[in-house]
Amino acid sequence: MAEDLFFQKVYNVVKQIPHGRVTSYGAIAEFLAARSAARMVGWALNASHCSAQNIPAHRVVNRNGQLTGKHHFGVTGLMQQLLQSEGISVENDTIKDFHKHFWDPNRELLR
DNA sequence: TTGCTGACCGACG
DNA sequence: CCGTCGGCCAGCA
Repeated sequence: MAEDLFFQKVYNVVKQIPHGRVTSYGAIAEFLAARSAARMVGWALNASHCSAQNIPAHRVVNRNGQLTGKHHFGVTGLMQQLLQSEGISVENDTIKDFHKHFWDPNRELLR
């Protein structure tokens, strides 16, 4: 364990996201006992991009289900493409039935 | 060392 | 309804 680093915790949660499932920055932040720390979650994912680990950051979106971080994937449309590849309907950079694909770490991982 | 910014969220006016 | 602000932590100039 020893997740002294904030991003290490984020990676741990994001990597546990099931296939075809999505979550929000706030949910992860809340899982880290810091609801308002959602900003750092996105920032941690940004670092994950540089990390050698496979972080499915495309499964992480904002509360609105919008692919706010799609621009950070390097290629426009890649994030949407990946989500659709997992069976998630995405349109206009927004996930359809977001709550239906929503995966809450606090509810699935039990704190 | 200080200060700003950041893939957000919720509250306030 | 929409614009603005505060908050959390860590990296960078």
